[in-house]
Amino acid sequence: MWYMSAARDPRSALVERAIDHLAEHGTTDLTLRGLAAGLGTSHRMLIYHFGSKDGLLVAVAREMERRQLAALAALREAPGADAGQVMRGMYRHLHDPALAPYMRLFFELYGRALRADEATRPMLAGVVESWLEPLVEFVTAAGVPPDEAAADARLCLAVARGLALDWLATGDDAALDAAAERFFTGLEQRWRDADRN
Amino acid sequence: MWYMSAARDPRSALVERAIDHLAEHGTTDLTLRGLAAGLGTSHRMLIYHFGSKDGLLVAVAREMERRQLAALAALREAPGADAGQVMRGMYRHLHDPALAPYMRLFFELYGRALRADEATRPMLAGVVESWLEPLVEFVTAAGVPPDEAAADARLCLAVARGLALDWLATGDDAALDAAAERFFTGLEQRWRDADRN
DNA sequence: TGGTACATGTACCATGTGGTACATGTCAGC
DNA sequence: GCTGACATGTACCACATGGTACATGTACCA
Repeated sequence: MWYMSAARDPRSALVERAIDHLAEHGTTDLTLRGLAAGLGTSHRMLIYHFGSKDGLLVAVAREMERRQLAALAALREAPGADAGQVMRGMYRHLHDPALAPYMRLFFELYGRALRADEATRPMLAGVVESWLEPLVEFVTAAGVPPDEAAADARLCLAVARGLALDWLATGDDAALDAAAERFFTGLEQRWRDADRN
Repeated sequence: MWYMSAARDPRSALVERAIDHLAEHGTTDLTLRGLAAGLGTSHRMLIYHFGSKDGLLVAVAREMERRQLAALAALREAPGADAGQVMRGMYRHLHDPALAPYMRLFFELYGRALRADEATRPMLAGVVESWLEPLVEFVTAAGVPPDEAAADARLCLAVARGLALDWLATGDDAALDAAAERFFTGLEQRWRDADRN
């Protein structure tokens, strides 16, 4: 079975492929049998590896969070491009059509986690905080004083998520690019002003 | 039964009370029997009035959209306050703790609608567009040229939703107020600049 | 008074669900 | 080659689900 996925153990392989399946079909109509059929295994195996349906969702949420943190780490080690380039690169990355199903899944799990949902709530802890730290670092590097940098970082995250929600609903790339650009230029303007003082 | 709700017909009354119930308990574990018990009726009645579980969700999504549009209309007829006051008032309104369960439900339905979910997808059409028009009007009134106003309006919507997502996850009012304020002052700054030309 | 449309309740059904019991396969290390 | 741990498959179960059949109530209008 190892050749079926990059993962080294069958459980991880199942999680990875389950994420693909959920990204495509959503979580609302999820059944162990349906998922197992899509993965070419039996629902018995899912129970065996994850203990329960909730256990599976926990694993999926954890892996989603892990991937986000990995993407973030990659962002951190970006070449010494200027802040504007990094921001725009990140924006383009988040709006890659190939990523759309995963973005949808992310928001689906996010919404689920906002309930007292045992399975996905662990995701909630890091969903904002873990993004904030590197963003603050990034904004500070652009010359913003620390106290204002925290607010700017939070704002950047909100804009990224808000625009992504819009994008998933409307798919209006041109309008969204314009809105994003408007935000970026405004930010750059203010950062330049801050630099001058 | 009429006294049980402000609605004039039992179906509307059921929808209104169903929204309250879903706002509190979420939609993921929704069952007709559970909902009916919470509403003091039988699951037979829900089928009778809405045809099916999906029909019920359609009605809920429609009513949620109707309420949003009503809130928007109220915003439109706001007294002649200056743009900054209106924005801040809207922000405070959206972050009213009493509204949080409904915000959660909104994002839950939003996430559902992002799938090809027949029940909630109708909501998707208006979820961005119907907010845009009055926002554009508002931004234009603040002195922004029309072509830029569209982008600003879209950005405002994204910020509102993005910050709301953050708020529902973290509840960190102080940090969110700071981020919002940062956005508002930046916007005002730019609007002032535009006015000067 | 009778009838008609709406509303509600009771009982039921077929189906699919998550989860379990248990037997079997696979393969590394002794 | 035997053993034991991991992995997988088959068959099954109790249960809750969405939906239906049908009888009943209620209120208004002729």
